Amino acid sequence: MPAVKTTKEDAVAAITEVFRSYGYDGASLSRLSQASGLGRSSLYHYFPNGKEDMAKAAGEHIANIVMETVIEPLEGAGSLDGRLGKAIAALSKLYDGGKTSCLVDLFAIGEAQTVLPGLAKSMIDALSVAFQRVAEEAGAARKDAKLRAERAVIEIEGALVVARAQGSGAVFQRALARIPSLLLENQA
Amino acid sequence: MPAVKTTKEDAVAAITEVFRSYGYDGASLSRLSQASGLGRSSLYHYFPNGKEDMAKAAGEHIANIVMETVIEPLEGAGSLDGRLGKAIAALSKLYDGGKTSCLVDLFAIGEAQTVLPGLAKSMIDALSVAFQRVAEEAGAARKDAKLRAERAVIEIEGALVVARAQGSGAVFQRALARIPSLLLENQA
DNA sequence: ATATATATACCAACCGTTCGGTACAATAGA
DNA sequence: TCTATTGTACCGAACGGTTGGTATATATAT
Repeated sequence: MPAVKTTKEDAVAAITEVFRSYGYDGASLSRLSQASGLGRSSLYHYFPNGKEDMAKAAGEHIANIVMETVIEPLEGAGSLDGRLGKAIAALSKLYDGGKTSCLVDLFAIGEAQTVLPGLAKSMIDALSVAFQRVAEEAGAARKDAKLRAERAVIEIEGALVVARAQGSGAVFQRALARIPSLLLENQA
Repeated sequence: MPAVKTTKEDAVAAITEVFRSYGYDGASLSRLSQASGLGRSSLYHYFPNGKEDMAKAAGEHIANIVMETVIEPLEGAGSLDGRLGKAIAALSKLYDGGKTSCLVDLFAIGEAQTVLPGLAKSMIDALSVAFQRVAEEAGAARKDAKLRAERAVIEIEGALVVARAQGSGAVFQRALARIPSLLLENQA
C-alpha cells in the first residue's frame, strides 16, 4: 500500500458530514471534494460510480456507527437500563445533541429515494427491531413491543426534525430522555 | 387584462407540490416550470425574486392550509373530540395519508435554512400552541400541556419521516390515531 | 516494474436568471 | 366610436456559471 495523505476512511467520514448537512441534492461534488480534501479525480478513484457511490458509502458509514454504538449495546450484556442508557448516549452523540440531521430523513427525499433504494428503510428497521427486543425483554407482548419500538423511532426522527426547525437541540434531548419509560414502563 | 391561462394561485399550488416532493435543492426551475405549466421565464413574472420567492409562496400556501384546516378547527366550537377529529382528518389529507413530506422538514435542510429563515419554526410553533390549548382545555396544567403538544408535533413529523422511509403511510395513520389520547388522557 | 494515487484539463448537460419581444385586454383621448 | 397607449401575461433564446463525470498524464510507493 502506498502512503496516503487522506485515507478513504477519513474521506468517507468527511463526505458523510456533507450529505448530513446538505442532503443528497445539496451535496455537490465541489463541497464533497473540499470537505474530503480530495480532488475530483481522487474522489472518482475511491468512488468509481461517483456521487451515488459516495452516498452509499455515507449510508454504510452511518449504518456501521449505529450498529456498533447503538444496536450492539442494546443487545449486549448488563441491565436493561444500562444498555438503554448507552444506546441513548450514542444517539445523542451521533446527532450532536439534535443539531445534525438523520440520513434516513435526507435520503428519503426526491430522487435520492430511487438512487439509494432501501437504505432508509433498512436503517429504520434495524433500530426498530432492536428497540422491540428491549421492550419484549422488559415483559411486553410482541405486538405491544413492536408498537413501543415504532413510537421510539418516530420520536427520535420527529424530534430531530423539530430540533432543526427550532434551531435548538433541547427538544431532541427531551425526546431521548423519554425513551426508557416509553419502552419499559407499565409492563405486565 | 389579457386572458389568463394559469392563475397565480394554481401555479403556487403546483409549485408547492414540487417543493414537497423534491425539497428546495431538488426543485429545479425546469420541474417548477413543467409542474406549473409556465415557462421558466414566465415564472419570474409572478415571482420576481425567482426560486426564493417561489419557496416563500409555497411556505405561505401550506401555512394558510394548516391555519384554515387544522388550527382554526382546533380553536373553534364543539366538543374537544370533535375538534381534534377535524384537525386530524385535515392532517391526514394534507400529508396524503403519510405519502408526502412536510415542508418544515424540507425547508430546514442545508441552504434552504438561510434562504427561508424562521418559516419552519413559525409553523411548528403555531401547531404546538394550538395543541397546547387543547390539552389545557382538557385539564392539563400549562407545563404538562406544553409537553404533550410538543410530543404530538414530534409524533407527526417523525411518523412522516418513517413513513417516507418505509414507503408506507400506515405508520403515519397510527401516529395520528394516537394524538387524541396523547393530548387528552389521564388529566387531573 | 507495477499498481496506486493525484493533477490537469476538459466535456455535455443543466442550473437559476435575464433579456427582448409578443399577444392580449383594459383604459384614455379624439 | 375609433385609435393610441398602457400594463399584464407569457415565451424563446441566451446568459454566465456549476453540475456530475471523464480522459489523459504524471507522480509516488512498493
